[in-house]
Amino acid sequence: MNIGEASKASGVSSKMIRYYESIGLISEPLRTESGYRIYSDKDVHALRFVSRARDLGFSVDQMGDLLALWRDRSRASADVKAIALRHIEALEQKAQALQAMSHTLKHLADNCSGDGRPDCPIIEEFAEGAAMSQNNGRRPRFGVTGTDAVAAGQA
Amino acid sequence: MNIGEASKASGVSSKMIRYYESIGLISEPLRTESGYRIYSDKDVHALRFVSRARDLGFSVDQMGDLLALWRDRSRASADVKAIALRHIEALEQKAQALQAMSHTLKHLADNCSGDGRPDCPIIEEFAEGAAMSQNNGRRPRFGVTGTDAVAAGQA
DNA sequence: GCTTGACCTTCCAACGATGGGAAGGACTAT
DNA sequence: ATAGTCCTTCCCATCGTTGGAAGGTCAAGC
Repeated sequence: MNIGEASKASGVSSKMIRYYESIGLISEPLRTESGYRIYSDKDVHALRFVSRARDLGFSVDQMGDLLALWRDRSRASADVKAIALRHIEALEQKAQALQAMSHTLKHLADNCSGDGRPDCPIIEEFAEGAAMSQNNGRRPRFGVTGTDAVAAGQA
Repeated sequence: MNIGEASKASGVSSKMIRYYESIGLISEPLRTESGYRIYSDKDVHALRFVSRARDLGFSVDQMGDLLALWRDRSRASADVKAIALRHIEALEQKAQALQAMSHTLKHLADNCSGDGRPDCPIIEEFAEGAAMSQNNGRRPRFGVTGTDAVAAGQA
């Protein structure tokens, strides 16, 4: 199976397969004499594993850990569960942060007439506002890293 | 006021102030003879505006639009509201995507004994699982872009 | 005046995950 | 043989942000 077929079979783009290989997440496959990568069913299985973990928002690092546990037949399920629970925690935290923003903004929007007049509590809040609700003063300085598997759609 | 003072007064790091200037989000400030940037209270006001919009997850592009509306004293509040509503929509969508992942994972984790035995539905789902709940088949291929103002904490 | 330290300047690189594209070789079907 | 589709490697862009290097400037203390 060449990379294109493996891609279709796994749902991971050829680009990403090469990338995952380059960073050592997956092992280097065999090659034909002319240099084409050849994938076994086993390889595709691993790729599907990665694909599904990715869809649940796991980072490449976490996927590495999960793959190692997958291959370790003497693993303790507690180790897998620990990774999952930590990730759930992070997901919830991010979701809550997003919703806190959404709610703050919704309150402002609710008080905005949304007509032709210039007066707008949204703009006013940005211009004069005190600290934004959440996070009581400590400026969060965000920047989603790692589990950024969101924004479905026109990616 | 030099950039360090403006940074403290606005909550935007010096690095980001220079960056926002470089991409044209904020205007170039005056300079001392030796080249130091000097900021007026007005400039700091704009920086604070940016800071607060950023905390609500607006992208740089959106902030540009908001700044333009802010400066436009004949703006229609409807225009501001429209940006806000679109953003609320996006925030909600992302939050829901994160929570869908969280829930899926939680179900799996709930069925994982989390002890010393290797059997683990989480790993099994990744290895054999069918399509992941959400998004009925269409693989989302995530990657938060734009409104990535999440992941509070150790940034 | 001179040194020290804290600031400022510009430029370049990195992160994470992904896509785009160029230049060139390999394969397949007609 | 030739066209078309695939593969290869390489570099670049994204988005927002931080880090660092190399060098200039300023204010305070001696």
